[in-house]
Amino acid sequence: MLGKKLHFYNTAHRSKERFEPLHDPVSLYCCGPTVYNYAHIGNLRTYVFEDVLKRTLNAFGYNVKHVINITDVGHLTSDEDTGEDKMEKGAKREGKSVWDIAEHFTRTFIQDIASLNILPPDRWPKATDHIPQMIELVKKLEERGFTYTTSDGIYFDTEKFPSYTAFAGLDAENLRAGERVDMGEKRSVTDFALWKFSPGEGKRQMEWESPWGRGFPGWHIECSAMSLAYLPQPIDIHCGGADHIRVHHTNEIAQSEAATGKPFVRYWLHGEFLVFEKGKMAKSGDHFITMATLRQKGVAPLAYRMFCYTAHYRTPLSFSWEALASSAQSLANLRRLIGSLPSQSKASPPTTLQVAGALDPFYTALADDLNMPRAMAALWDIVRDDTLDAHLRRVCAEQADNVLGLELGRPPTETVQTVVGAEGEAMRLECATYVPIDLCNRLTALLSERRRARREKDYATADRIRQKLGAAGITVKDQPDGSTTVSIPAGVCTDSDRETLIFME
RNA sequence: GGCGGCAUAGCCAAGUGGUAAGGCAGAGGUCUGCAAAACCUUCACCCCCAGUUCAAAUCUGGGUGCCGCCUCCA
Repeated sequence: MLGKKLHFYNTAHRSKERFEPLHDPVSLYCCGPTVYNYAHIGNLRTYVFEDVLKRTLNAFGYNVKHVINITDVGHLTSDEDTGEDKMEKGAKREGKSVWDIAEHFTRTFIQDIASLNILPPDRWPKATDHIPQMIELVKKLEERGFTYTTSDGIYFDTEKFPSYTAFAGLDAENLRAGERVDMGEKRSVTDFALWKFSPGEGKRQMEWESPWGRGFPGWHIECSAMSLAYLPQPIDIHCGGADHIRVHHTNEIAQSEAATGKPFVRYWLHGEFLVFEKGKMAKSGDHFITMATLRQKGVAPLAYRMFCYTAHYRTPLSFSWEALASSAQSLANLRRLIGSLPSQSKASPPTTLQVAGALDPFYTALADDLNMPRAMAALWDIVRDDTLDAHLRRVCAEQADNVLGLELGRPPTETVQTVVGAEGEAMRLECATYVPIDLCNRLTALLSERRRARREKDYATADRIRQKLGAAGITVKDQPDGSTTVSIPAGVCTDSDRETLIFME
């Protein structure tokens, strides 16, 4: 793949472009979460896309310096002083301080990311640790004449930045015509706050001193300050959700370029939404699906990652439990298939050239703006291509997994426990969760009985036992080699009522 | 109101001018005591209408439906 060139769709130019970074390592900035609530799986889709991007860059020989910010500063929900911001609101809801809220949701976010095999960034800068940098940036903008002051804050004057509308293809006139935003004292609808003055004593838990008095930063400024603090400008790649194009990224560009006089970012990549029948999943809505929801339903995190690969990142992906289940099945099938290929070579191990050759369609799909549906199709083709050496196919799958992050070398289910049957015959227990030892023993006893029944050709008894287990979600499969595999889905073993049900003989 | 996107088999979807990838589910078969797995085979003319073209899911125009952004939401 080293000879191949990457192409990405650049939102800035609305076209696919050949990727030629300016820096080594490639600078990659991804807009992170505002930590006032759990991330839902729609949010997480974007981080999966960004992880694939980073892994692809690595696979194509690039070093990457990756930054994801944590926005732990609240911003007003409205431009009026009456509005509560999301952080403060979350704090009130949980009966904790805003700092506790930020801490808690930052930690769970990082755990969620890790469960999806998303590689951690090189830096996780927090907005609250960079207030001085933000103040510096605002000061610079003030010196250069891009700001004005109102009774509630310092604003960026978009009239002074002529190319403001270029990025999102805005029509300033019509924006004005469709006015819905409360202008307050803003001179133009597109103007935005850089620094907000404190609404008054005791109103907010997060406030800082500044040259303009006590207050807190505007929303967009933290991304500019932190990206400029850790990455050389112009930044090679800046990512985020599609919803950020219009306001957040447009404003980031304006304030960053106005302050430095240099281009801010070269390639802008945006991930589309995960959608539901009723539209997108919103954090502010009262029902949303999180990684915890998935775990409760017995869906492995990587099954969700697999599901993300069914659609291109720039296409909205329709969520349904049925579709997610099909991806979980697909992942198990793929792992089983790969597991059946020899991990050792009979003759000489495949050369890197052979592997690269076989994986060519896979990398071609990646190079074409991260076309994961096509990349997955290519992988299935490779793994099932019996004109290729079996071991080579396995090596290809393992190498592809460096980008996919699906742990394709693992057994189809989560963990494997081996128990020894009553007559000393080995039985494999494939479990999605930990199985208590007494349950193990009872299962073993039951399975041994079934073995005996089968041996004595008492199939009625054997089938009855299997049906009984099957009714509780436990599947019993006789393998060609004579062993028996038992699959226990997550949740089953922890449900004591079910246990009774299963083992009531 | 402005801007943008989408509509492909039961489900998730790729494909943007040459006659429809892949996955899941389904059907038939081989195998199996049965079941599972595995393997083989099979399963769409692409929302509607009108155009352009030798040729369109793919381009143009119109229609219908759905969605997103413009509201600190990835």
